[in-house]
Amino acid sequence: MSTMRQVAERAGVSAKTVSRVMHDDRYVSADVRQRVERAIAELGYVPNVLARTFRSGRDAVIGVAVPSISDPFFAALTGEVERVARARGVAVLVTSIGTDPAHEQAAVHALLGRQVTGLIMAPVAADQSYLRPCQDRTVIVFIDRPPARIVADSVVEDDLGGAHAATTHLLRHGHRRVGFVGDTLAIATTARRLEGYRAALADAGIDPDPGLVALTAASDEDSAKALVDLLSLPEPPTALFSSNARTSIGIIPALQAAGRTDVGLVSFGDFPLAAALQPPVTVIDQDPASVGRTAATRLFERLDHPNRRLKRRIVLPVPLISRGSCRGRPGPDCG
Amino acid sequence: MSTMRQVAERAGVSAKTVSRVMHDDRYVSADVRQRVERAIAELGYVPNVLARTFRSGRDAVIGVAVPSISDPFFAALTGEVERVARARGVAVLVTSIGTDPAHEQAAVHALLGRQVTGLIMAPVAADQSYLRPCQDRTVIVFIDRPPARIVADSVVEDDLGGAHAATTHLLRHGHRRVGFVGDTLAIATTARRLEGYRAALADAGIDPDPGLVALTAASDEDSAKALVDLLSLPEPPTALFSSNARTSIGIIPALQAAGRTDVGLVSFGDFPLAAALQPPVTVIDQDPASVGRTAATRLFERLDHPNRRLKRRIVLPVPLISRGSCRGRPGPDCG
DNA sequence: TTTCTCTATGTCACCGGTGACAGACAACGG
DNA sequence: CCGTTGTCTGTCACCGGTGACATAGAGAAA
Repeated sequence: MSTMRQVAERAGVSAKTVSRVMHDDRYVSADVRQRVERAIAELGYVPNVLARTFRSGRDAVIGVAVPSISDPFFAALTGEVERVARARGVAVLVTSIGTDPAHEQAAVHALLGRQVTGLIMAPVAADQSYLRPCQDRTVIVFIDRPPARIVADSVVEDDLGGAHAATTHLLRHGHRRVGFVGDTLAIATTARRLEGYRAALADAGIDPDPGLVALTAASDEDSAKALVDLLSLPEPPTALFSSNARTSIGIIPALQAAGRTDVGLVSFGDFPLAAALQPPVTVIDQDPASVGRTAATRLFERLDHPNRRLKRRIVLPVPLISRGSCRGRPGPDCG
Repeated sequence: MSTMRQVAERAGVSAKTVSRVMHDDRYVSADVRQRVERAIAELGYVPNVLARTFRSGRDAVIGVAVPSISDPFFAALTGEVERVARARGVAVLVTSIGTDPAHEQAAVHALLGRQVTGLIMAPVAADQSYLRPCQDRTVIVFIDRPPARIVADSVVEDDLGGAHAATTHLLRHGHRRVGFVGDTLAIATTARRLEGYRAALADAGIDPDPGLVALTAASDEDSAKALVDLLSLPEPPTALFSSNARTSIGIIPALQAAGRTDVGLVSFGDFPLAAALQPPVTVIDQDPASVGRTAATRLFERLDHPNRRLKRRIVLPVPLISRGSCRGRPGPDCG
C-alpha cells in the first residue's frame, strides 16, 4: 500500500498538494491535479483513514455493542444502524457482548479505545456508570434496555404496555389461566414484560399463579422443556405469553409435538413465518429496524447539535398483530 | 479522554514508562508501577488504539463485508467470525455491500482504508481483480461465493451438490415436474444451484421445462407472486426447489394461502421453525456459523503462517435434512 | 509603479503511542 | 577498584495525513 508522499513524489509535488487533490481543494491547477490523479491511479493509492482521523483525534466510526449479532433481532437492528451510518460515510464497528454482565465493560472499552464518535449499545450489566467519563467525547445511545446509574439517551420498546396488551388480549379471548414464558429476570426487558403481564392480570381481577411463570427458557431446548413442564401441571395454562421471539421459536415446535395447538399464544416479538404457522401466531410487533433507525438518527442528531435539548427517553410503541393463535379451542373470533 | 503523557505527568514519570506499565514490562519498579496504575485509574485512561496501531501500520481489526447484515444467514456468519476474532482480541468492522455490484468496491475500500489486517467478504460483483494490489498486506478470504479474476482463499458451500441432492430427493419421491424458485442469476450461488438442479433432472432423464424456472423471487412479495404464477400454469409443478431460505420464507405463506401444502418442497438453507410447519420443511442444511468459523480460522491461519501452503478453496458439505415436505400428496415415506 | 488580492504550492509541526537507543545506577566477580 | 551484567528510566524519532502558516507569481486596483 502506498502513502501520500509516494504519490507526491511520483507526481512531482508535495504531499500537501496530493491531500488537496484528494479533498477537491479549489486551489489546484488542472495540470497538477491531472498528474496527481494519474499517480494515484497508477499506485492504487488508498488514503490511510487511521492517519487522518488520528490527527483529528476522532474517527468517523460508531460502535455497536449488542448481546449477540447472530440474534435476528439485533442483526436487523445493527443492519439498520449501518444503513444510516453508511449514508453519512461513517463506519460501524460491531461487538457482541454476550450475556455475561462481567464482559460488558471490556467489550465496550474495546470500542472506546478505537476513538469511536458514538456508541449504540444494549446494556447487559446492572450498572453503566463506568461510561460517565467518556460521555464528554462520545455520544452514547442505549437500545432495547434502559441504562442504569448514568444519564444518556435510550430507545426502548414499550415492554410494559406491550406485555399488558398481549396478556389482556388473551384474557379477552376467554383465557383465565395464562402462563408466562421468559428467559431470565436478569434481562431488564424480560423483567418489565413480566411486570406488564402481572399488571394485566391484576387489572382483570385475576389472582396470579406463580406456578404459571417459567423463567428458564434461555435456549430452544430449555424453552421446550419449560413448556412441557407447564402443560403437565395439575391445572395447566390454557394460554401462554412468550416474552420474546426466541422463546416463541423454542416453544412452538414443542407445542406442535405435544399436539397442543389449542393453547393460546401471543409472542412478544414478530418472527418470520409467524403468519404461516397453524394457527398463525399473534404477536407484539417489536420492530428492530425502527429501533436501529431511531437510535442511529438520535446519535447523529446529538453529534450534529451537541447543545440541542432533547427528551432522553424514546419509547417506541409495539402494536399487537392479531393472527389467530390467541383464541382457545372453542374460542370466539379475534378482533 | 486523557492521553498517556497526561498519565505520565500525574505519576511523575515519562510517557514511555506508562507504556511499559501498560505492557507489563519486566523492568518497572514496584513503586513506579503503583504510581502509574493509580494515575491510570484516577484519569480513567483508555489507551488510544488508533495511535498504537497507526504506528505499527496495521490495526488489529478485520473487516467483514456481506450483502446485508440483516440477512439471518450473514448475521449468523458474522456473529461466528466475531466470536473467533474476539477470542484473539481482534475487532471486527462490518459493512453491508448491498446487492448493487457497483457499490462493492467502495464498500471494500472503506474497510481497506482502515488498514484492516484481514478481510472476509461475500463478493457481489463479477470481478475482484481490483483487490490484487492489497493482497500483499491484507489477507482476503471470500465466503459464500468464489471470487473472480483473483487468486484468494474461499469458503463456499457445495451449491452444485446440494441442489443436485435436493432435486434428486424430490424426484425419488415420485415428482416429475419440479420447479425452481430463485432470486437472480446475478448471484453466483443461485446460478450454481440452478446448475445443480438441471444436472439432477438430466441425470434422471427428465426434459427440463424452462417454464418451471422462476428467477424473480427477490423479495417476499415477489416470491409469493412467482409461486402463484407457477401454480397457475397449465401444467403446474408438483414440487419446488427453493434456492435459498429467503425465497422459502417468501413462498411458504403463499403455498399455505393457496391451500397447496401438498406441493413438494425442499429449501436450500435451513430456517427457524422449518420443522414446526405443516408439513415440516425438508432442507439442505447450509450452516452459516460453520462458514464463518472456517473463514475466520483460515484468515488467522494465513496471518500467523504467511508461507504455509494451503488449498485455496474450501467447500463445505451441505447435508440434506429430510422432514416431510418432500413427498407429494399420496407419496411414499421419506428416506 | 506600488500595493493589494487571489491563486497555487510548499513547509512544518503535530496527533499519541512505541521502537531503538542511551544513560544511570546497583550488584557482583575477579 | 575496575569491568561487566542486569535493572530501571528517559529521549527522540517516527508512523501518514492535515491544519496553520508562509511564499511566490499573476493580475487588478490605486
